[in-house]
Amino acid sequence: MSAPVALIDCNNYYVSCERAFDASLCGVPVIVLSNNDGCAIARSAEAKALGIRMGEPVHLIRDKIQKHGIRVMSSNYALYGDIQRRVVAAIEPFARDFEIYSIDETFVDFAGFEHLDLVAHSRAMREQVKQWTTIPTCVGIAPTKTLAKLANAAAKKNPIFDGVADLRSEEIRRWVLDQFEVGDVWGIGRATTEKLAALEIKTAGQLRDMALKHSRGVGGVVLERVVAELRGVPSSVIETIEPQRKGMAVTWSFGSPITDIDMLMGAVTQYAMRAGEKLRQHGLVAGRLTVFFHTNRHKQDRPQYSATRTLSLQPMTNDGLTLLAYARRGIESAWREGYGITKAGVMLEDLMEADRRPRTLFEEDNERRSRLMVAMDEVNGRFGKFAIVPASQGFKRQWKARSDAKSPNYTTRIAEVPAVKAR
DNA sequence: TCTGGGGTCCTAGGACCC
DNA sequence: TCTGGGGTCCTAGGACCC
Repeated sequence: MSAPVALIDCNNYYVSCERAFDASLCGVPVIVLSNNDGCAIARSAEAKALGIRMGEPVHLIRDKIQKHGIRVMSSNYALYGDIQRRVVAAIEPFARDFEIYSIDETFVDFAGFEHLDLVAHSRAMREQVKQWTTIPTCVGIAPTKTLAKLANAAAKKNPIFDGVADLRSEEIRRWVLDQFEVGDVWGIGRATTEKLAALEIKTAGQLRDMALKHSRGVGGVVLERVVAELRGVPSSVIETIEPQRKGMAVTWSFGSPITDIDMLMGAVTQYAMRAGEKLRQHGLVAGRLTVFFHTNRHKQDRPQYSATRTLSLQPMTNDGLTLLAYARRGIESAWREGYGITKAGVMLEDLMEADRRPRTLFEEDNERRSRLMVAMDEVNGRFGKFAIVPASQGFKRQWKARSDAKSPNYTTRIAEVPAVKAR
């Protein structure tokens, strides 16, 4: 038997974060919206019970929101990111190694802890997170990461587990796998679900029993690995070192379509500058920049246009104004009159640590420019995102994201820290 | 179906080389 | 002009995830 792995996953994470600082949100239905206040991406148990689905567009459920008094929050990523740090700090003492898998999930390596009662150990870990952060969690324990994901889902779904499901026993595993559909398995999306359905494979248990060779033919190495993991044979490991990121993107949708190139340039200016800021925050430079924009694909009765331009950055850079110049060039070459653009973005690839970047022969000394960038970052950090912007960004910002109901930055801005009044 | 932004990994196919 | 096999690298697109 391979070493046990646990997945600790926060319940309704964004909603739980909002509740940590606003008690009026407790016990009532709450949803948190995506960027631009577009659709519901987190739901409290009460909201789920009212039938609100993951990703549901908010404009389709206005009636329901009114009728049931559902509380609606814009997303506040500064808050969720800061609380994540505290959650991880609470988990840390419970294992030697762990992998932060997403903003609300951490894989914990229990190798060397097998002599303990791991269920009790996991309960203590949950308790610690709850006490330090108020965030409720569930834990799944199993021999592989894929099974730990399912164990966690079982712990969330079935009260019998009381928040911690241990799938190390063959018997319980069999029982749980038969209860989940194939599409619930980590790594099985819509396309693969359909392929498998055609083969009469509908439950996680049936997928586990699929011949390995057959699975490879149907879904490549990815599916083969999933099947192996469902059998308890690890084909992935806990990644304890944060991998070097390969790309980053700043993209956005426009509420009303853009038909004017200057408006698009204004938006793209903002994205290019933001992309540069992200690069500098991570101490990286980029070797390639892609700009894209396209019309609304959901409205096929309107004229469609989609454009992408990829430019190679030489020398590699993280200078916002340079990125902007490339992005503008890309837009200019791709622009066509007569279309309503609803989405655009800037993507950076070929990332490398800034101090390891290759120098070019005739590279100018751009120390002044990098000092300018540092200064801009500082000013914008202190006085707000748009304190200093290139003139091409314009002043109207009609493409500005909607965020009508954002909670304060309780933990990351000194002016917004909640005050406790003595009586 | 309505619809969000930001990521990763895998595969197929073309260009190019020996 | 017709004829081979085998390898690498790059890119675009699909699939999936949170």
